[in-house]
Order: sequence, then C-alpha cells, then structure tokens
Amino acid sequence: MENKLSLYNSLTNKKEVFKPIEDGKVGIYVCGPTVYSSSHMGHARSAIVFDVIVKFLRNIGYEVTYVKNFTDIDDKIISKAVEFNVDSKEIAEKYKQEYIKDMKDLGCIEPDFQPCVSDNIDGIINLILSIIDRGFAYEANGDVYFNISKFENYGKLSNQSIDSMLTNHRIEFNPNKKNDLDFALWKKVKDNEPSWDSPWGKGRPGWHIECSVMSCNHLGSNFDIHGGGRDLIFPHHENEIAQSESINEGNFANYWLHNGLININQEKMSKSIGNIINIRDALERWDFNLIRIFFLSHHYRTPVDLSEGRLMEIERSIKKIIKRIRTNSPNKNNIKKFNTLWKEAMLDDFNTAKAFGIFFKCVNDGEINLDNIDEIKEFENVMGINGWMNLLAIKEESKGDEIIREIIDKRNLARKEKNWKLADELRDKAEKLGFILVDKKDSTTWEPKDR
RNA sequence: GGCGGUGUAGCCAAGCGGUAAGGCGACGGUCUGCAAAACCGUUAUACCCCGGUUCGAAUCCGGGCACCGCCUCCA
Repeated sequence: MENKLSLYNSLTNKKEVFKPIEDGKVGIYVCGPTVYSSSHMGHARSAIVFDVIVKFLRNIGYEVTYVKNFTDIDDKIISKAVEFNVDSKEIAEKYKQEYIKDMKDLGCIEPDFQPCVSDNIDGIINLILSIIDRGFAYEANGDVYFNISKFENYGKLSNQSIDSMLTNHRIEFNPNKKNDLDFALWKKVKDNEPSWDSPWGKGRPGWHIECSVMSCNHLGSNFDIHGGGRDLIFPHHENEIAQSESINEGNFANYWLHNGLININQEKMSKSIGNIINIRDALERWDFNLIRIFFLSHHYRTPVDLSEGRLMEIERSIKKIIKRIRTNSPNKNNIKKFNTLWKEAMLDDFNTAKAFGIFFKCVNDGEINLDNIDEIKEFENVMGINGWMNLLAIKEESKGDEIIREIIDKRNLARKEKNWKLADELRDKAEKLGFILVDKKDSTTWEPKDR
C-alpha cells in the first residue's frame, strides 16, 4: 500500500503507522448498541466516525471486513421486557430494527456482518469452556467468572494496575468471586429471565464475552482494528482483551480506536440528566448531511458539545458554501489540489476536521465550482454526504407562494411611490410570516427565514 | 485516590519542532430608499501559568493551575 496511514492507538497511547495483518486487507470490529431503547446522538457519532473510517480505508484501496454487533441479551433489555410485560426478544428486535433504520437515514453503510448475541450462544459456551480449560475462569454456583489475577496483562488497555483497581473499585461484594474485579462470563438464570442450557446449568452470557466471540468469528483471533466509544475502554474492552488473549497467542486486536463522547450544552448526555437526544428526533429537525458534517468537523477523539446553536452554525456555513460553489467561476479549477490535500488529512489519523477545513478553503479560493463539482465525489462518498448541494433549493420552493407574491407586489408599488414606511412595514410583515425578501436589480425574490 | 483527556481569537476548531488552517460571529467597504442577501476586506506578535531543552516550541521535558471523562450500566 502506497498511502501511509497513521492512526492513534489507544493501546499504546501513540500515533502509529498502520500495518495490516494481511497486506491490502483490514478487519475491523466496532461495538454496536445494546438494543433496549431508541438510539441517541452518541450512537450516531460513533456510527458516523467508523462509517467514515471504513469508507476511507476502502477509498485508499483496502479490502475491508466491517463487523458491528448487536447486544440483544442484557439486564436492561430484560428489565424493560418485565416493565412492559413482553418477551425480551420483542424489545430487542424492535430497537434493533429502529437502529438499522436510523443508521440508514444517517447515511451509514451497513456493516458486512451484524451478529447478535442470541445467535452465538454455542460459540460463547465454547469460548467459556476454553477459558476455564486454560485455568483463567472458574465456575461458582452456576455462574462463571474470569479470574483476573491469572491474566498478567489485565489493565493494559486502560493503563491500570490490578492493585490500584482493587483499591479503587466500586463493585458490590459478591461471595462467589475470588477477586472483587473478576467479571461474569456466564450468569446463572434468575426467575423469568431468558436462559440457555449450558454445562453450568441454565443461564445466559455475561456482558463482554459476546464481543470476543463475534469478533473472532468473523475476523479471526487476531485482527486489525477494534473500535468503540471512549467509555467502553474500561471495563468492556479491557475484559474483551482478557478473555480473548487468555486463550490465544498474541494480540486480540492490533489497533484500538475510541471516539470521544458527546455533551449537550456543556453537560454530559445521560439518562439521569434527561438530556438524551435521539437520532430520530434529530433527523426530524436537521438534514442528515448537517449532522454528519457537524460531527466530522471535529476530530473523532475529542469530546463534542452538541447544541442547537452549533448545528445552526453548520447550517449557515453549508448554505454559504453551496451558494459559493454555484457562483464560483469555472475558470479556476484546482480540484487536483483539493483531492490531494483532503486525503492527506485523512491519512493522518482520519482528520476529518482538517479535511473539511481544506474543503472550505478550496471553495472560498474559487477552486471548486459547478463545473468540477463531480470531481469531489470521492470526498463526498467518504464523508457520506450526498444531496447536500440541493439543501437550499428544496427549501426555497417550499410554500406560501401566493401570499408572499401579493406582499411583494404591494411593496414594490409602495417603493415606486417612495412610500418607504409602508414598504418597510410590508417587509416586516413578510418576515413575520417567515419570509425574507431579497431585492435584486429589477425584481424581488424571497427566501425562507432561518430557523 | 488511580488512569486518561482537554486548555489555541468573542464562540467553535485544526495544528503534534520551522514561525498560527477553517467555520460562526463582529467590524469596515461595495450594493440598497433603508435593509437583508451576496461579494471584497479586517479580525491571535500569539497558543492556561512557571521553568527547561533547542538555532528555533502552541508543539518536546519538568512543575503547577483549571475543566472534563472513566474507575458502576453506557457510544
């Protein structure tokens, strides 16, 4: 591969040159949602970030296998099922379908594989058996726990020593565990819970084990990239590493990529604060292109503050850029430069923010116009934006033609008579109705007022 | 307490050793009856503070300060 891609590896906390295990191919696993409620903007950011990463890897010639799971067995799903008195499968299926639709509406490609925990119980049981066999896990009263004291690299991703974790944790005491930090691979069934037969009796998988199984299923026991939100580093990803590496030689995943989280108006987005924004609601209000560009104009690792004002800023800037492209003279064409520069930015740890900066600059320098707009297709495809050039047109033709026409005619008459007071009043009236009047040389047109 | 992150103009945001991208806003100008829009121009001798390394530091090192996240379920 000619292109030298470097990326920030959370495992080493350093930027590294990317070397795939198999030349020209990349296996990437991204932690998907636990399907117990509608997906929110945090899911959206993670999805968009990795969507762009996969698209870019393909753009520079890699053959990518992209896997993203659904966690469809989980405490929260079960309690929701109890609450609504339905089968937990129903809950999981409902939100899984919602998620699939949300992703599509956000312009994200479908992963090559989207496995569910419930389809992988046999594999999970087999993996647990191997871990027990190797002496890294033990059964206790129908539960199975991973024994972290046996795994010497425990803490290597989150950079913590077992000692410090032991003194700092907030885990409830559990008499079945040998160490407080041991985590469940298999949980003994409690009443009314979905359960499967296993060598340890009826039960269900713990959280973490599913990802070890499903990633290795599709990508092998050693693969290139594992991604997910920052908040998953500990304990989820740490535990995945422990499970997987206890029975296999070498690294589980070579590169760990973690996207930053979202704040809403400077506050952490959380259920308890009640400021969760669902993807569906956001899409009702904002074009998906704007949502993508908003996220992509930040580097994927930094936290992002999401607010109405920020989205409006993006909307304004996109409107300007569209007008600019439309009015730029076709004489100046420097699309090659643009296509070189944005790719360079992306090769450096997927710097989408820089790539968009370059885009704005090239447009404002007059180098991109209606004549060569087709040649930025590659950029659009990688960023997953499309149809955004028509963002304005659709709105301009929206509604209310007749009323506004009437106001314009009256006002133009008033202007002819130099009745400025009446003319201004009519303009204000139009604005109150949601229209901005635009006087041109010898005609007046209108645009919808900004939100 | 441990681990990690962040601190760059009014706001947002790149930059990762070679002399501060980009966006929003603001201001000035052109246009206009006046506006709006559009266009042109201006907008950080300077990157939280203090030391150090270097010919050279926003960038590296040491020490502070502030904010945030994780350490319990979370994208």
